[in-house]
Amino acid sequence: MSTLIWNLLITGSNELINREQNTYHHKDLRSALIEAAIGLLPASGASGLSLREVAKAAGVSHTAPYRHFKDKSALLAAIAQTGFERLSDAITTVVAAHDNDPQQQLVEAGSAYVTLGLQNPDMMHLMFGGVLDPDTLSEEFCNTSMKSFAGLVHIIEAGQKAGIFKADPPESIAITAWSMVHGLMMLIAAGHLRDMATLPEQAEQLSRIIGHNLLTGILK
Amino acid sequence: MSTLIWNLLITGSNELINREQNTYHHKDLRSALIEAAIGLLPASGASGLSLREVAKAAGVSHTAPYRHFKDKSALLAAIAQTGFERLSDAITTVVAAHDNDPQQQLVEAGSAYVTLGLQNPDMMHLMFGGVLDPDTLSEEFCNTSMKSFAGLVHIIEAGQKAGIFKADPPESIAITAWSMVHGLMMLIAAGHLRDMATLPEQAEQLSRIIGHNLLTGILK
DNA sequence: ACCTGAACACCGTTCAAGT
DNA sequence: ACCTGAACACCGTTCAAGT
Repeated sequence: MSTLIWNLLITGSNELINREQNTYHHKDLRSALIEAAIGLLPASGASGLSLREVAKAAGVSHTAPYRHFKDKSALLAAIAQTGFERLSDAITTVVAAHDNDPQQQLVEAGSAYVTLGLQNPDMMHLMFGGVLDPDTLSEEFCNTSMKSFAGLVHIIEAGQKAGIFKADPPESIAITAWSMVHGLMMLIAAGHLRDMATLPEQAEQLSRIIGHNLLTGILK
Repeated sequence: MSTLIWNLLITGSNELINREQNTYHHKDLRSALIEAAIGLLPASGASGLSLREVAKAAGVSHTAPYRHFKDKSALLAAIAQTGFERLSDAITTVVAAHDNDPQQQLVEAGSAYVTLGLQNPDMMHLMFGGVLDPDTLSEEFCNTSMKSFAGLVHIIEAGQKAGIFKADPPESIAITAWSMVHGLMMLIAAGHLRDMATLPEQAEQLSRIIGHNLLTGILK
């Protein structure tokens, strides 16, 4: 049968085909692949994921992913994008829970950043570990990233208006805060602080300590 | 010829063989492989390095590396080890250049950490990006890492004795400082701050800003 | 302590052809 | 919008055998 007629046929009655024969597994294979990949991440690692493995986990042939992603790195980018959105959402929730208290917002958001990151270290390595080519990062990806950063800057500005934070450029302060929690999270995730932070509680404790140091400085 | 006799022969007159026939390329293939790998790092990326590629660049067969490394990840670990030593050495030099001034030592060491890291972002991703299994990290590796951290703690303690830094546990302060510079470096290396830090001078500038914020805090 | 060469299972990617 | 199946070049790893 010609491809054209076939396409008309299946796009017209997707559900029917899904019920009658077991050929088309997913309404949204794209999401299913991303989900399967996230499930495989802990076992394979960010740099050990294989397209064929992901396809098999999603129950499709190893060529099927190419219908939704240009190549493997496009799939990886989509996974990282999902991770970034989840991180962003979680922090937004935490921030909303401490309304009108910029100082607490900052500390709690930082703590959430570290805690959530350490729940998915492989996701963090995918998002921040240089697996993805910075030049190839999708526009969507950058938007999510910039939106998160803008939220952080907004907290700083609110704190400055309330007379809590000093009057330096808010972007500078935001980068300082982000660098700190990001560095702590990455160091623990990569196993470089195993002596002092193996358990989640220890990581949480450390994130509060560095949060305090950020606020008050380390000078006497 | 039997392997035993052959081994006796070549171990007894390595240089002769090297001159007479072009078969044994390296006195120290292990180092040559690491060096070749470091050279390939910028082109291949931390997770794109292939053993065969490295062997070819070193001018040996693709099975030769197995004489010196158990497997690919052992080679990667050795590369990371080299990177860690270089980073450690560079910081030791900077610290030595500002003797008896713990505050400046801290700021300059941080700046050097960021600057040097950004000169080899792929090396940083290999060292800190989760490419290596934390459990597999060699003892040597951990020793270098711990030695560096001990040096940082020592600076903090000196500053506390001099009455410059506050009297918190020096390990807490050390982790705070390390997290900050590490986070900044990793964020820039992964391309997440391209708006504010593409040039090395901007990175250097940022590292000084966060250093200042670390010292004085962000509260008013 | 290296070499060649073959072999194995796996990988990303690209086809042609089918439903 | 999926499928199978074959193909390609590449990969990590393991051999056997040679120098």
